[in-house]
Amino acid sequence: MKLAFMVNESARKITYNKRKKSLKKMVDELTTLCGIDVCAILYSGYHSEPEVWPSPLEVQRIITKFKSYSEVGQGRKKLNQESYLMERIVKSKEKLVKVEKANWEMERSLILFQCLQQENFINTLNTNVLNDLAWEINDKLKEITSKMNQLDTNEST
Amino acid sequence: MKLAFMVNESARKITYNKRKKSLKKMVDELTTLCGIDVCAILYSGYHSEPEVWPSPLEVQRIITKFKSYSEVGQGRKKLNQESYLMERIVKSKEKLVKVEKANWEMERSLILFQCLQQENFINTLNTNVLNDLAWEINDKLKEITSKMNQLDTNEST
DNA sequence: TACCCTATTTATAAGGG
DNA sequence: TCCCTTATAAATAGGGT
Repeated sequence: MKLAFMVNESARKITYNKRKKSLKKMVDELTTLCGIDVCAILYSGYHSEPEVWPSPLEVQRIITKFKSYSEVGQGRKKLNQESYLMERIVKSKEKLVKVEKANWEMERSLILFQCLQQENFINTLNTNVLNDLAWEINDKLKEITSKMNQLDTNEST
Repeated sequence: MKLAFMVNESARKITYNKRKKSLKKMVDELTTLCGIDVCAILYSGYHSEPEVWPSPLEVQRIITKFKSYSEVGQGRKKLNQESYLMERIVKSKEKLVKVEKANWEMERSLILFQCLQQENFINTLNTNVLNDLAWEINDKLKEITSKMNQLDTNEST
């Protein structure tokens, strides 16, 4: 069998489903056997949303790690061609890291709330508990927003 | 063979390497055969950085899709319990989407630059070309930063 | 379309160099 | 630790319903 785009649509979908199943299994097994974080994201035309594995929350968690690496990890050590421009880029990157961090906190709150909604946990809670939860998230968001505004104010002085 | 964390360290590393290889192959094949976007992120203790597949840039691209889904997709349609608090959360989310978008543009510029550095493309360019590139990225970053500041100014009025 | 079957291919655990 | 080999287990393409 040759490794190329499968032109036959039905055969392609069958293959897609089979291999997707295997991919998920492989992620699960690698996670269990080796005790490491693994996630996969599939973006196919078969679903309007990306399919993520093992779970949206877990994927978010792993992406956070990935991103903090992308931004911080490679920062200074490659910067031995002393250039004003490159310094400037590192500065921007550092600011970005801070804003990203705030964003992620905010997002995590929102995602938690969404997950609760999706799982219908919220429907089983009484109104008071729901309101408490919402206020808590709301406070968190306000706190984060204020932090982000501060960040930008400091930047412009 | 039982599916549990492998206690033997050397055996675990062997398994890790074998299965990682298979996972990457599976991602590649699924991408080719079915013409879809797939990526995987592994965060193990064996490397300080997360290992991403098929490439950092491709992973970023797919994550962007994933994130825009997380934030925007589920927004309004679940909001039939008309609550001021929930509206407030949606508002925060909308702001987050905007900031995220700006962040992603910024990040993409930085990642492009990093990739160029890593691949040693930059070393093969002459100083003028390098400076032009850096200026271009610098301008882009300034533009994005200003957009973000505007966003926060509008927010606080 | 989706499921089931099975012949074949592929992955991989275990063992040795 | 890494590479190679091999017996076994698992995945899967293709065909039928």
